[in-house]
Amino acid sequence: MPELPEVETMCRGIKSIEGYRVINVQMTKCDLKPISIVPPVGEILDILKNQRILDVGRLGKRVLVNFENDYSLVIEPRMTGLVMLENPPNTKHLRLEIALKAVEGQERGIPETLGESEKKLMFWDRRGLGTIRLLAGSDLKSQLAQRLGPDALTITAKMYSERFGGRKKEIKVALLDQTLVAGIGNIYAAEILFLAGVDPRSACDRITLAQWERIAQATQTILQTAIEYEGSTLSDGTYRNAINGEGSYQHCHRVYDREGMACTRCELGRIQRLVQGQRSTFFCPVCQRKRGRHASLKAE
DNA sequence: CATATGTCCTGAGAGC
DNA sequence: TGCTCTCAGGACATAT
Repeated sequence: MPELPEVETMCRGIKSIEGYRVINVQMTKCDLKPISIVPPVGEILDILKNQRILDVGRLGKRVLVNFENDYSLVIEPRMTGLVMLENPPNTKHLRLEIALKAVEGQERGIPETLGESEKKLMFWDRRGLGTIRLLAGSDLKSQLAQRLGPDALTITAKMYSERFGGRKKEIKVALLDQTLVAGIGNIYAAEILFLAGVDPRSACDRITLAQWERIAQATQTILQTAIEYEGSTLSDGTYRNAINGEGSYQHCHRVYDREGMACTRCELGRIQRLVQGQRSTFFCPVCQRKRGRHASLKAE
C-alpha cells in the first residue's frame, strides 16, 4: 500500500509523539501469523524502555522513529500496514503497540482529562507483510539508507537521466525500483507518467532529456499534491491516516484503476491496462504515445 | 479463479 | 574462472 504520500501522511500524523518516552512495547495477541519483528519484542523493550523519541522521519516508504540512544525503529508498511495513534480499523489485525508517556513538563498546559500525557503508537497490518526493525544508527545507514536511491521529492531531471538513462528496463518498471529512486509505487508511477506524457513501456535508454525533464516535473507535482490530499484511500478502504481518516487523492487519479474510462485530458483515448513486471499499469494510449509530443505539463 | 498500494530472495545470463 | 550487475519470477499472508 503506502507509497511516499501515504507514508509522509503517517509521519505527520504521529509527529506529536516527539519528546515522549517509551513505557512499554508489546505484540498484540491474535491467531494470525505474526509479522516480522527484529529483534524480538522483549529485546526491543530492553533497548527502548524510558528512551525519549527525538523525532519522526521517513526513508522512502518507511517510517523512522528515532530515539535519543541513537536507535531507530524502522516501520515498513509494505502492502497494508498502518502506523496509527487512534482508532485502528479493528483489533484483529493490530500487530504491535508502543505505550508512550510525556516527559516531565511536556504535558503542562494540557488538561489531564484529555489524557494527552499518554499516547499509544500502533502498527496495524491486514495482510501482515509489513516489517518492524530496530536498528542502531550506523546499521540504519549501511543496511538501509545506502541501498536506497534519492528520495523522490528531491530527484531532478539530471539525476533521472544519470541513474536511469543507460538501462534497457521499461520506465514504469524502473520507477518502482527503490534503489533508483525511493518512494514511488504502482499508483504514483502511473500518474507521474501520465502527467509527463510518457509511454510506460519506453525503455529508459530511449527516453530523451526533454522527457526526463517532464518526468521530474511530474514527479514533484503528483507527489506534492498527493501529500496535500493526504494520500489515496483505494476502493478497498485499507489505507487510513494516523487517526483512521481517509486520504482523498484517489479522486484525483487520472489513470490508476480507470481501465476503459475516457481519458480526462484528450477525451479521445480510453485508459488501457497492461501488465509490466507482474503489476498492473494504467495509461492513455493517445496522450502517452512513444513518439507523441502532445503531452503538456499543464494538468487541467 | 483473479485481483491487490511492496520487498526480498534466487537463479540465469551478460559483460568484464 | 570469478565477480558484478541486471532482470524475471516467485514467495510472503490475508481479503474481496
